[in-house]
Amino acid sequence: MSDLAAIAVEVSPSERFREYLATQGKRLTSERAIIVDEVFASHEHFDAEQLVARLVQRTDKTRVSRSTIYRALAELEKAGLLRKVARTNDREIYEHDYGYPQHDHLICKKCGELTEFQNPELKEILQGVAAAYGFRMEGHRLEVSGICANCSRPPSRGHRKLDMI
Amino acid sequence: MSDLAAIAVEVSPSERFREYLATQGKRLTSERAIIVDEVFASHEHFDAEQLVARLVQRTDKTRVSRSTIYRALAELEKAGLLRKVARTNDREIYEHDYGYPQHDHLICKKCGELTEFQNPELKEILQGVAAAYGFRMEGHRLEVSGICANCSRPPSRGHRKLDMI
DNA sequence: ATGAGTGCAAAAAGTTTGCACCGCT
DNA sequence: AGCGGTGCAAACTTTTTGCACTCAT
Repeated sequence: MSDLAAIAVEVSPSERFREYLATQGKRLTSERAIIVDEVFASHEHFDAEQLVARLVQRTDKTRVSRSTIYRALAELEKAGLLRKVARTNDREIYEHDYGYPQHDHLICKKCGELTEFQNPELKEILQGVAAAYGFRMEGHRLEVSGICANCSRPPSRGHRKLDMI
Repeated sequence: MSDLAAIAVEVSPSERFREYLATQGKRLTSERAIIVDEVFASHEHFDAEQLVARLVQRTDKTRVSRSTIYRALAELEKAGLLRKVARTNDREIYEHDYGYPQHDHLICKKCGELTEFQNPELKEILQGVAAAYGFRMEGHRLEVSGICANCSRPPSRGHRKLDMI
């Protein structure tokens, strides 16, 4: 958290995106602007389908097609603004990768909730491992699966529903 | 490799599978037997497509359909004999989860190679994290992405086998 | 004008499922 | 007989792509 100051002076996601696109000879169109805006409107994890849903709610003059959304997500990923964190129900889950510290996730097998956590030792260990294999580490994806506190709580006889075959 | 002795005394994968199936009121059919056999014939990572390919090579009297293979993979996973380790080229990658120690992977972005590694500290850290969140950890999936030693070497002659694992 | 960008519909690709038939138990 | 199991083909899901048109520079 000590580098929040540095983060604070970063440019806005859409500005950052515009810069990236420029390096690729591309432009920040109104469709793309709407998408970045919506994507960074909340810090929640999301998948393409949810983003589509959020976008149709909007009352912008421009409506964006599904194709454009997928294409934009790919660009945002290349631009380093988004990253895929997991895959749930056959859908790729995205999260902001701009202005936020690196972290990993606890994924509840029951309710599907994603909880972020940070652990600096982790990165060190991975760097050590990578070095040992002459591997140039660029990133990682760690999902710890299990049952979240909420879901494992009340096993108080009879309240547990053991459905889900 | 140091605990091969311990592994040796465990029952065979197919026996283990039979036991699991029994608890589900199901049977180890000849098709399933062939599949488990082939799956455990080598310790390499594989995806459904590759397994199908290996199975058509076999000269068994029985031929198994793709559907049955997919259904068997799902059962093997539930039985705890297999687990999904990653997803490459839109395909789910499986590996043995029976008789082998827990480990994680380095995944090369260029050639797709999966390298296994083991690090005991990792589990400790994760247990600590989980405990802090009241999360009941059951497992984890860690993929370290980057460029493998082979691919980062000179451009002389890089790896090129995106389709094989 | 020129090339990037978009929407639409169709295509892909991997995996799942409905269904009729088969074969244990 | 009663079910679980299988093969086949059709269905599905998410994501990608071909194409013709539009638009900013």
